Amino acid sequence: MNIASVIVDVPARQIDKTFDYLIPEHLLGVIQIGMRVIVPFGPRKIQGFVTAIKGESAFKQLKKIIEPMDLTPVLNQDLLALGDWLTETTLCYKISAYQVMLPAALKAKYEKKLRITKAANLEKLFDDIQGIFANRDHILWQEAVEKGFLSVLQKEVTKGNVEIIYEVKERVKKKKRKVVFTKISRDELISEKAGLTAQAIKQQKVLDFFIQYGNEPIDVHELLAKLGVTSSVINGLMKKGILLQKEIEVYRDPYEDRTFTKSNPLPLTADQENAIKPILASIQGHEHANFLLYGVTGSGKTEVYLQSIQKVLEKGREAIVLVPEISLTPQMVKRFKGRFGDQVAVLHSGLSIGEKYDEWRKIQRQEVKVVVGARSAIFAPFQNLGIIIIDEEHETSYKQEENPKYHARDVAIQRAATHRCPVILGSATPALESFARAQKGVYQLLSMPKRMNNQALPAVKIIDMREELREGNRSMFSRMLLEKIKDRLEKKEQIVLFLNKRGHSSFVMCRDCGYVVNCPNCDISLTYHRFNQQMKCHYCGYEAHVPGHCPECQSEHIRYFGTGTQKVEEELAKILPESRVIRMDVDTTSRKGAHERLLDQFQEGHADILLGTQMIAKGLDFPNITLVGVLSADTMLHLPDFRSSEKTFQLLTQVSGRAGRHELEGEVVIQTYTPEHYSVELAGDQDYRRFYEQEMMVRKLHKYPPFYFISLVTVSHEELMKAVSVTEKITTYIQSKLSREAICLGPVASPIPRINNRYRYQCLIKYKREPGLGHALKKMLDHYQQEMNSGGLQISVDVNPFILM
DNA sequence: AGCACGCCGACT
DNA sequence: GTCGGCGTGCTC
Repeated sequence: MNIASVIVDVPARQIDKTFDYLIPEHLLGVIQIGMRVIVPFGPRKIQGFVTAIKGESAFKQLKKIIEPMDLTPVLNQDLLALGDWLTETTLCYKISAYQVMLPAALKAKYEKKLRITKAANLEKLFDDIQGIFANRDHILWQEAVEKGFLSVLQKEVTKGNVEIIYEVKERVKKKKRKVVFTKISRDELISEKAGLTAQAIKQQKVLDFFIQYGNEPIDVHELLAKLGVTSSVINGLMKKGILLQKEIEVYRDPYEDRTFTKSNPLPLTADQENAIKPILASIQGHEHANFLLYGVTGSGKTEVYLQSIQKVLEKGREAIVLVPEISLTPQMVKRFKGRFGDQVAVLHSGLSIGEKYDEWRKIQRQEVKVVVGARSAIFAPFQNLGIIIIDEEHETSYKQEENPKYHARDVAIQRAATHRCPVILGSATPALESFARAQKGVYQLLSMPKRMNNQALPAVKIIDMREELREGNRSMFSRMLLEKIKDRLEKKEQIVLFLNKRGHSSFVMCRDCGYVVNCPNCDISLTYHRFNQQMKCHYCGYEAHVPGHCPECQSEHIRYFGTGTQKVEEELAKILPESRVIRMDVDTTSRKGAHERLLDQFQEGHADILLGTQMIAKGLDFPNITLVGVLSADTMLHLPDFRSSEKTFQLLTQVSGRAGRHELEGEVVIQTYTPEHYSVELAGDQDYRRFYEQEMMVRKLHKYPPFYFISLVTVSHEELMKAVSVTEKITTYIQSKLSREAICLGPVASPIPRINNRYRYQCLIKYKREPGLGHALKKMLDHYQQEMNSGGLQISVDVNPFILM
């Protein structure tokens, strides 16, 4: 058993298999399955994951593992198996699957260096070569490239005077803290003190401290500050062997300076009681079950989560709670930390790589029992999972758009099945797929149709903005909305204004000829950013100044379309100068902690109006909000996506739920240009069931999920014809491998037909049951492997895509 | 991916 | 004759 199978850190089709390495004698028993190791690969050194340990290999000349990178495995058996499953279901590389399950800090960094060899004869080595190194031990390869030394140095490499060194480095260091302590007992310390000379006042002071304090290690800096002594005093005592110093590892705690008030379980409403019963039964019975917790906004889903977790902890097991990134607010964290204290780890994108790593290690060392986090927290390395909760399960952010293109909901169900524990999918507006599964009995439906305290759902008014325009109101506020805003300002109640910027955000257009400024590299309009007067492409990063006149017709009437939050803010200042507005969008919340600060200000009543985009649609729960205004309900209704109606409905319902959550009654005004569309109309009625039925008919008619599964193959190439012809071949091939029931639509241009000067074509596969599809797709990728390596061809496969772009 | 090897045209 | 362009094939 001295051979390790290793998956190496090279994301390529040919390398997507295990490579065998000898475990050197001194590492026998040290190297374990699931550890990261450094291995030689061709001429370089790279990182790899040990997936098996065995006695023999089909290969003769095996190289040796250089060294392990971990003391204990970073992937347990459960996660390794999950990695295999991810590879199978999303068609990604094994290495990508493993890396996505681990914090970014564990991904290797590579350094390539040049160094003068020991064998080199310095006398004969030319001055210019030695000059390049300038007495340094090594220089970075990158430096040699930039300064043009490469060809000279490479000659020396062949002569053996200079060598190339490959290094594998860790991305972050563990945070360390210096502490001092003593092993000497109290009585001995007293006698040591008596032995000190009379001048050693400071040393006596330190000993006095330890006589009181005992043998616990204490932070050096803390001690110095406390006693007003310098480190030389400590050093003196260390020389005498009285004090000892060591470094201990500490976690970076992003919530260090905050206290969370302890909360206790609240009494449950009848709805909550009914919902939690089957969940508790499943926890008790150690059984896998999938629950869809369908509860209207304000029905108290979180309390159901909290009490379910309570039960799980009592059973000595662990809990994962997934929350969409944008609602992973301090408010949310507070609820979990308040109930479970420091048993909770939090993982979200606002943390630094090091902070994420530390939170992850707390989980791995079983120091916490609950993790609250965004999508990737689904891979938390727990050993004894007792429940997985996905809040707002319909959110699109649960689907990762890069490889591996996984959906956290699928991973959750897979993990829960192996751990025999329940999954709770919670939402006020479940994804159509989820609700359909609940209808079919695949998920168990738990309904909470009433708000806590039986508050009425807010009254919703839908305003036809075409009508407003017809009657001469060209402002972005309808008369009714404006009136209601004024009314709330008078009553000192708070208002939330929601702007759905997705869809067409502010683009630049000529008013005379209709010319829209597009990206030169991509077939998409440039987005206007006011803060630097620039237009930017969101796909390739291209930036340009706003032209002074139209490049087509030379007209100077070039202006910005689409309403940005800044523009709304300006208009508010104009018509309601007395109102105090807080604006929340990517610009005002990009700085760390800004999000929280703005919300706190609003909560404390420092503003009347909270104006924002997507990020204010969720989780806000302030008692004084009595009016919610949606400025433009239908901006994303016209996107080329079969889910656009569903997204519109979900968003509108979600936003409406922000109003009147407490004693004061709430009102919602939705402004739209398509009031007759069922997603707007039914969001107004807050009628999920009817929306579900309506939308299901549409999906059935057009053969979309949940009636059909879909997979999307996107092909891109610099040459249009190449992209088309490859897509055509793929479409024909895949179709030939499927049953007659399956439909392959292609080649068609992608919704964004060109990105970064690459043409994009796609093939959409709709199917009900095609066990052969995965194999066919893999074979197709294998077939094009060479062309993808060298020919500049890119093929991406997304099984169950969320957006068809 | 990233590297070596090898074959071909362009230059001191 | 040598340098450097990139196409091809391999990595336990």
